[in-house]
Amino acid sequence: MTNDVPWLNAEEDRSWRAFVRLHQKLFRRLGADLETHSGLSGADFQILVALTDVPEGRLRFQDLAGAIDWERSRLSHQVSRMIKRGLVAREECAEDGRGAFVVITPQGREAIEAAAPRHLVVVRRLVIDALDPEDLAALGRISSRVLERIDAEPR
Amino acid sequence: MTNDVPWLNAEEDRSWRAFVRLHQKLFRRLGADLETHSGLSGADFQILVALTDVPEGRLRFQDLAGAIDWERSRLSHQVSRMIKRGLVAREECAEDGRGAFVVITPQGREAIEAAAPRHLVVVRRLVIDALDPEDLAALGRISSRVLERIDAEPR
DNA sequence: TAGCTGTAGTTGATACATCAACTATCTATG
DNA sequence: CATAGATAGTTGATGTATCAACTACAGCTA
Repeated sequence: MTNDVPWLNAEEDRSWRAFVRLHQKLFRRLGADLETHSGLSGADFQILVALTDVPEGRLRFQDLAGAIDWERSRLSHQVSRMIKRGLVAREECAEDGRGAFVVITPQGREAIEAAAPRHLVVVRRLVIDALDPEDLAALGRISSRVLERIDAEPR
Repeated sequence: MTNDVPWLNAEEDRSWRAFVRLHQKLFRRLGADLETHSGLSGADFQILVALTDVPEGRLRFQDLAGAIDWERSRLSHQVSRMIKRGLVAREECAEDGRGAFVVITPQGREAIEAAAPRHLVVVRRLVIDALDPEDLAALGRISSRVLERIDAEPR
């Protein structure tokens, strides 16, 4: 190993700090807006989107977890809270006695359908329309590249 | 469903989803790595960095909150936890009886000095060195532009 | 100087994230 | 078929984030 501490140079540091700050503020804002106007948290929203993405509105815990890249425990806790509020329901799994399905309820559908349009308006206003198409494409490319690196490291 | 909902087109959607995923995975990973190798959370790290950024290692709550863009309440809770672990201390403020300072302790300095180099290695490996300089610059530019939009909206 | 208004920071409640330990069921292998 | 090991999901503990309500002090104005 080298003795060098790999400090960032001025330009790298500027970019990195701006990005960190963006990370913090943007998703805080999006979550707060969602909560305020639709009573859904960012977590609720993610789950409901994943469920409406499949025809039945119904996924095994493991598949749902895979779709949104969450830990099992996190999903289990979150789903419990959402069941209490009637947004989703739990269904036993006939083929595998250990397994279970999460199903979106009519009330959950209503909630996501009410929340999504406004959420998209905000995403557009703050991000999509703030960037010219090349920058948006660059953001996608950059994100994918970093994600590859992350996934390449076992952890 | 109305037609005037501003859905994202395929390309926008790809970019946006990649970015959201990056947001979730990158900072989860950075936080976990920090926690594992230095016993500091991302929150601890941010506070300690802000404190070492000033000569005295000492800031009023309000200035610290401003520097890292946190709510007062969040900072208050976080500092309480850090005091318990000896990373920072609270000092009364002579000029303003309502105010207080947060000061980094020798133990806090030790912790941040131990944590920072490794943290930077990971940031470099996952992000800085994963991107060519133009993309990194683009990321900084993009971040700043979106941040401007966020700050322009009162909330 | 009494009272009003604003500011600094705290506190308690609730939701969320993460970890480790746990239960129940499945599957493979003898 | 017995059982060991793997897999699906749950649970409790702890730390973190956010909101609203609160205390205490500051500074202004009458």
